[in-house]
Amino acid sequence: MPNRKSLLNPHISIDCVVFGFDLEKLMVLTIERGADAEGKKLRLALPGDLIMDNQNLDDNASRILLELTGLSNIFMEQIGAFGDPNRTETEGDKDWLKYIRDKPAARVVTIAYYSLVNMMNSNLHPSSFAKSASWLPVKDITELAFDHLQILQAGLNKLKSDIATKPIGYHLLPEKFTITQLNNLYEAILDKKIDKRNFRRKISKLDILIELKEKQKDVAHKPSTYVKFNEKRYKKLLSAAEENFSF
Amino acid sequence: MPNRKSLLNPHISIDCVVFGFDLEKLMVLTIERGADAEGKKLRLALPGDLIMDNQNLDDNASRILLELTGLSNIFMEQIGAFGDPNRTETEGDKDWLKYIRDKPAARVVTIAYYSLVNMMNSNLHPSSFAKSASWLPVKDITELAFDHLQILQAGLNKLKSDIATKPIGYHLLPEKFTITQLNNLYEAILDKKIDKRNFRRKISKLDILIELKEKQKDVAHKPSTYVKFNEKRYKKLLSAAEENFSF
DNA sequence: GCAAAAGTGTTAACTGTACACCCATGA
DNA sequence: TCATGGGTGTACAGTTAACACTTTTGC
Repeated sequence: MPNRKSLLNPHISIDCVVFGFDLEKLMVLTIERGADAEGKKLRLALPGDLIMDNQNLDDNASRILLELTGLSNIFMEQIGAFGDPNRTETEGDKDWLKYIRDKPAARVVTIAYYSLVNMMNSNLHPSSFAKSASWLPVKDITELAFDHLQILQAGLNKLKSDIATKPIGYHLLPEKFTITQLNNLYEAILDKKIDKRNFRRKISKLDILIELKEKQKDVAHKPSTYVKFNEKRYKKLLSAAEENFSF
Repeated sequence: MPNRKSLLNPHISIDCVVFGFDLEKLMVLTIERGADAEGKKLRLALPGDLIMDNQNLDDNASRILLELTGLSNIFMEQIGAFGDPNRTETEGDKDWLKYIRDKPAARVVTIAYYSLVNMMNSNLHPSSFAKSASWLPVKDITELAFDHLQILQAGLNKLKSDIATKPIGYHLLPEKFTITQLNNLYEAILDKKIDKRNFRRKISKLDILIELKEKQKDVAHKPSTYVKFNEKRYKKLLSAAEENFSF
């Protein structure tokens, strides 16, 4: 793929912490090395790629996510830049870079993003930079290539504080969902129990959920009412909050 | 300065939003162009420079601040990365880049930091990248080179949300100060009036200020008691808050 | 004695949190 | 009829927000 390589800026990359939710646990999208010397233990990494010089940073991140998940219009927030000179110094990591990059020894600063996707809609396909991609529970991840574990932690922290102030969680859910599922999502992200009565009160005061006629079927308990997200109302709330911000 | 130039990575820069406080207004450090074609209006910019490949990002930012202000151990937080491909496309901006950079046409992604300094201690001296440096009231700034106005705004927003949760304001004040001055600082940053009784109560409950024996002199009103910041207590508070964060 | 900022308490509204029981369904 | 999760209200504690007068100093 020398042709592809030459379009890329060898000094700046994007890495993405892609969060998903299986209605129970918070998941993150990982890739396996696109190539690996025989016998070496495969090591997981976050999806990422060098940037293209004709796109801005956000568009580069969108491009990478589209390649990997088939999804566009994904919710994304920048986490920040990571650029320790020795972030790519582990032996196995260097071997991999030699394979996938034009200038494997160049110092690379990476811009990290986190994004929220509906796992059900995503259709993973390995891409130019990934041999295989898979969803793993965030809690099970103890090791990643380069400084990706640090980036994952930073993304998780930012998600925690973002979700406390903006109801962005719906990006992780299917179009129709139950309030209990939303509650579970908050518990998974904040990593603590949330009282369901208090949660319902809080959410319903925001007035951003629309009750559907439909109820759960084939469940061995009182079926829950499905709701969907009221995007217009949410956007109004957000812009009102921003206006208040400075005054 | 070709020698200096060659040590720098021409693709990645750091820009710094350096905040100060003159006990009344929030100020920001700006530089004038190091060179300017005759007759052209001078344009202000944020201090910044290309990175050196042997330093990590934080150390690069510290280096730039030390050169400019003579201060080390400055409080700093990363704002994020800014990298529109056309961020350096304004005509005057391009001329300037030709003068100060080795590869003026290269795409540069910049990592922005904000920092808080005690204006009284800082001793500005123009440096390799700045013809002159000066403090300006944040509110008076309506135009800056490149995308620096956007970066300033982002830095201000981050400062606003940081100071609401962490009492970092003391970095902007002299060693001894009055509670009214601290109140004024919060008003300047948050850009709104704060009730002094409520403010005093809140601050004193944190128990991070130590009352000094000394009082104001030569003021035509009841003299205020000076206080200083209790750093140990503050650090204890912070680490306790972080432990609570995930559980 | 007057102008100017320091310093000090109380009350009402709101927000967060803890807690337990009945309901609808499938098996 | 039992197991399972759905759905609901109340009371207390803590926090925020509004508000006015006396004190100390220089002039």
